[in-house]
Parts: sequence; C-alpha cells; structure tokens
Amino acid sequence: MNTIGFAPHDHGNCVADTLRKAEQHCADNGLRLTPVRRRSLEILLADHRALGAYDLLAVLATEGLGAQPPVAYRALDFLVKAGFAHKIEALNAYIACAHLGECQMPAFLICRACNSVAETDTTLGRGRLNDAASDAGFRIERTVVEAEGLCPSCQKDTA
Amino acid sequence: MNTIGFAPHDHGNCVADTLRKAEQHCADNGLRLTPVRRRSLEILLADHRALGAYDLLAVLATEGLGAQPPVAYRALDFLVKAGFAHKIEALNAYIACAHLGECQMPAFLICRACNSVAETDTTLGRGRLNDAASDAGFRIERTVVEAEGLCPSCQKDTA
DNA sequence: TGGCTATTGATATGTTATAACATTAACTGT
DNA sequence: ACAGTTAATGTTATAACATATCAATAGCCA
Repeated sequence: MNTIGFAPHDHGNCVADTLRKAEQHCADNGLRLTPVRRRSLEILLADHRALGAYDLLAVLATEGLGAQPPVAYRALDFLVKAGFAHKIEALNAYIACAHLGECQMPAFLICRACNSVAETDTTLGRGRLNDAASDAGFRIERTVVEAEGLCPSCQKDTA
Repeated sequence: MNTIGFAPHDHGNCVADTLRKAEQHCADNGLRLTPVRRRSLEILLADHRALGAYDLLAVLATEGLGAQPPVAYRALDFLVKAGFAHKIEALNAYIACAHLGECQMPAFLICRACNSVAETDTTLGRGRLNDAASDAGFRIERTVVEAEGLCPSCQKDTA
C-alpha cells in the first residue's frame, strides 16, 4: 500500500483510474453514479486535498448542479458509503479515496499548512488499539486515524 | 495504561483525583483555574461521556456562569490546551482526560449507542503510522485515533 | 499607582449539517 | 403501456457547532 498524496505521480491517470473503478463498482452493485454524484467525485479527485461540503457545493452551483446544502451532503453521503470518499474528521472535510477497492482501514496524513492530505492504510498496524478494545470488551466498527503535521514541501517553506 | 470508561471503578475518587491533579498542574505552571474553567472540568468529569460545547453551556447557564457560546468554547479551549480535556473529532464533542499527567497520544473507544467514551493510549503502537509518515517525509505533530463501535454493555442490549 | 496582560461580557456572525416534505425519475411486474 | 414501488432530487427552513470583534474588568507586578 503506497502513500499517495505528497509524492509526484501521474495524476491524470490517477483520476481516470479511480473514476473507472467507481463506475465498475456501481455497475457491479446496482448503485447509480448520477451526474451530481459523478461530478462530485471528479471535483474531490481534482487534487489530493480535503474539500468542505460547502466548497463542493460552490463548484456544483456554478455548474447548475444544485445550490442547496442537501445536494452536496447527499452526494458526499453516497460517495462515503460507497467507499469512494472519506470524511476527514479533524477538518470536517471530505476527500476522494486514493485506494479505491483496496481500502479497509484508511489513515491520513494532513498538512496543516497547505491542507493536502495523503492516504495510507493501517490494516496491519492496529495492534495496540485492537488490544485495548478487546481488553475492554469493545467491538470496533470503524476507526478514525488522522495525523496532523507538515508535509515535506511545507517543511521546506518553514525552514 | 489502563482503559478507563467502560469498567466499573470508584468514580468519586476518579473525579477528585483528577481535580487535584489539575489544580496542582495550574499552580505549577502559572495557569488560572477560574470558576468557569473549574466548573467546566467538573461537568466533563461527571461521567465518561463526550459532551457538546452547547451541552456544557446549558449546564453553565443554569448556574449563572455564562450564557453565550464563547464562554463554553473559551473554557474548553483552556482545558484542552492544558491537557485536562480532549476533543473527540468524530463527535464534535469534548471529554475530560482520564489520564491526567500521563497522556501523550490518546486514543478513544466511542460507543455509538450510549455515547460513552473510554480513553486509552497508543504511544507504543504508532508503528505503521509512523512508518508511513517517515516514508512520505511527513512530520507528525498531533494524532487523532478514534474507534467507533459498541461498548460491552450495549452489545448485550442489542443481542 | 500605573501599566500590562489575561479573563470575562456581550453581540453578531460564520460554518457545518440535517429535518421535512413535495416532486420527479427509474425500476418491476403485469 | 400501465400502475405500484423505490430511489433520487428540489426546496425551504432550521439545527448544531464555532469564531470574530470589541468593550469592560480583574489579577499581576514593577
């Protein structure tokens, strides 16, 4: 599992590939990637950065795809439930999934300076948290793992 | 590091002990545990459950300690900065620190049914996340680790 | 005492998210 | 093609969470 987000990569391909996978997943599971949903995913995919619901809404509005908050929240809700996007709890913002199809327990590295977000995975590393949960008799259904700090590029700028 | 929250314990002592430690910490560090701040900490300590800022405010208001949002947010800000409380990002809510004085990298187990929260620690378990961060050249400053699920008691109720 | 800083009081507003209900589109079986 | 059903959208309103700003006051200390 590589950590996309800060490293240079072929982003056009990254976007196209994710859209293709999303379409396939919808076809396979009887989900409908409607215009608003598809466009919302494209907007989130535009860069590896978290977008607020109202930021998304602003873009949709300029394109005549809806002007009221529920439009954005419904689209985001669909994308998150389908596994196409994640909510970054520490920012109250949303980001496209960078590992569509192979994403179990996402973890995020969030740059507090430029707001870019890299996604990685902690599936193999839940040791301590799982131990604590089973000691306490707690049944985990979802985990939020987010690290805030400075990305490589913003560390240079500060130095 | 034990995981307080779901297990029975002497809660009166748990509260008194934390208040004592908080007073000591303020005395040692030139911080002022004013009436609003102290009372806010007591309210958060009342049980191992996350409280919204406006829930806290409602209690403060009945006691004549302030009726406007900034009162609650200022108190919470002080408590969080001093390490006496934590923000639960997944709930936009706040909880008293259960390990005052020995809390480095808190992690939370959050029951989605009864909203009770247990606090544990992941200081020794950051392996994967740290690895991913150093691979990416990311400098971590703060981590958010929260697990949502069902506490022992609510698992029984559902069964 | 005077000057500094931290805290509080108060009003307003910004930001994030959902409730509720009417309408329209898509799918299903006949 | 048709009615019955469910999913999606349009729209209005409001709930819930959070901060900016500025004036007033309290504590500290030279």
